[in-house]
Amino acid sequence: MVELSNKEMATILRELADLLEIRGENRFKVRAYYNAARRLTAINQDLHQLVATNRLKELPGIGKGITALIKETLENGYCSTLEEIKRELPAGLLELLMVPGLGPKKAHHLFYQLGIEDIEGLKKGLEKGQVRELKGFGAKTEQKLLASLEEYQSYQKLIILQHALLHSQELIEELKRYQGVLQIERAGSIRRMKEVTGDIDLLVAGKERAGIINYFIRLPLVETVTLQGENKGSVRTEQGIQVDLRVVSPAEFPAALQYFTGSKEHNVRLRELAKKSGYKLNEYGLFKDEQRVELKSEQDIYRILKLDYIIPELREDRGELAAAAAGKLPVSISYQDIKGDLHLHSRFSDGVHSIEELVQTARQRGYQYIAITDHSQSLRVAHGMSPETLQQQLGEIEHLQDKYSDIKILKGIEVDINSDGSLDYPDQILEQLDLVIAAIHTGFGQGKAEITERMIKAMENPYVKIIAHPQGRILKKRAAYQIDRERLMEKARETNTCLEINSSAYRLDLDDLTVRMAKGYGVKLAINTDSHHRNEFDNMILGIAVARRGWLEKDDVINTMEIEQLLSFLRGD
DNA sequence: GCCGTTTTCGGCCCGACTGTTTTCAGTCG
Repeated sequence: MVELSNKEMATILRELADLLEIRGENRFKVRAYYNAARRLTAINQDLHQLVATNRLKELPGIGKGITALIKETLENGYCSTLEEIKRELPAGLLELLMVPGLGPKKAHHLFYQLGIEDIEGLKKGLEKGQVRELKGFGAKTEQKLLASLEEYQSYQKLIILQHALLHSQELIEELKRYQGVLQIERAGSIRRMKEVTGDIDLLVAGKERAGIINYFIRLPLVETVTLQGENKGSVRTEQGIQVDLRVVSPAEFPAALQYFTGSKEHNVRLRELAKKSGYKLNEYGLFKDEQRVELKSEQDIYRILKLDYIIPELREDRGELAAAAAGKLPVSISYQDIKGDLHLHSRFSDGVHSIEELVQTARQRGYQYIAITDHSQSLRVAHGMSPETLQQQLGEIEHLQDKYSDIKILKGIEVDINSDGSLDYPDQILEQLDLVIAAIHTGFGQGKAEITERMIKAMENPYVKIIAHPQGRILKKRAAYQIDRERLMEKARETNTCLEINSSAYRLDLDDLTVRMAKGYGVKLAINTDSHHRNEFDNMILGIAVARRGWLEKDDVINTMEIEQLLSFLRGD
């Protein structure tokens, strides 16, 4: 048996689907592979367990054929069906599909007629003018492909959520000034608060659509106009971000907002459900017997389809429709539930502000408590504190606690987990503290087994209460390190250790799916900002978004507790 | 390839936009 994660198996299925489609296979067969891949990434159960217990084919979308294919792949370490088709079709074809405007059918013609088998070949074919000679292609297609190829190569255009929220806010402010704009909302993955997005989708209800589109594409922020239609305008802003604006009538707005918020998978399920209930749902409205059903808001759509309202963060086809039908949706945690921030850095290590400034910022936000958790000695790049400096800091906190009686300042530390799993301070130091957070900052190159053991050893230390940014990823820069998540969760539950949702804009670690997995294990979470500057206190909403996407409720998160309850929890009472 | 309170065969979500086509295929969301 070979260790393959659900995600890796999903990748195999997707590659297989893409190649089959390029070859010209029945598209429903192809879709079956995509569906199976999607199912694998959407579940928290481990693939190997499902296979071992013979429950794999219980998953919807995974039947006899794909079950056999997965089993075979796990046994051999490779998928013979995929390898076979890869002998026939070069692997570089897969990357062609990443080019916007180029799908499997076009890739088919490019390969079978011109022998183009990768990005380089495409570029040459385009430059030599061969591509435009093909049937179904032309000069315009050539230009479009050249442009999108350049875009694809020039940069990976992922936008982190924080950036997307700010940039879309600017655009919304600008658009609101135009008279014809009656209503405006973010749509797409930003509205679902996904951690990264490819573009910004905005939806407007308004009169005189052409005027609105015209106003939009002439905004000062706009650099190039990529599309201008009757109901839609697409631009690239000076920050290089793609923005799509759609304009609909006020009557259409609720259905359009639902539609353009997605996810695509959620919408597919919702339309299936609508169809079964005798309705038709599209971006223009909800229809019964060709008659438009009047909708006042997006909520009406869910209500009419006999579902509890599903917040955008949950719309990922991860079981939310069934839960909504059964009245079992989570009461999602919200920003108002947060009583304090348990991971903050001061000037004692690599933070910008004094502890007092952090205290003041927290009081302004109405927090009941904060924890000062600077770095421990070995993390030199972050000015980790020697035991002596830590003692100084503890004195300072006591002094400030006397000064500010309306907020509890917890004495904390973010202690490094050494590469052997030991901690960077001895227990005699840790026992003096209210809160010990442990984290990995070095040795990312270790293998899965080593990292997992290291983490487990840290959790076995009785003083460790939270593991910070447990997967070590940096968005757009560094992938999560390999860690055995099942063992991590089991150990966290056993030792009553919390896992962190680190709200730092480039971390958002744990991610939404792993958060949900933690909840399934009964593991508690802490949503912290890891602020090094007081502006970063705002990042709490990003962590809340991850929590909501991970189906968390107030009671799953420790920093929703009142101070007395939290203190008793930290003491292990 | 998957699936089933009309089904083991015959469907599989739906519509806009684009470019190329002269009635539509491909891509995208």
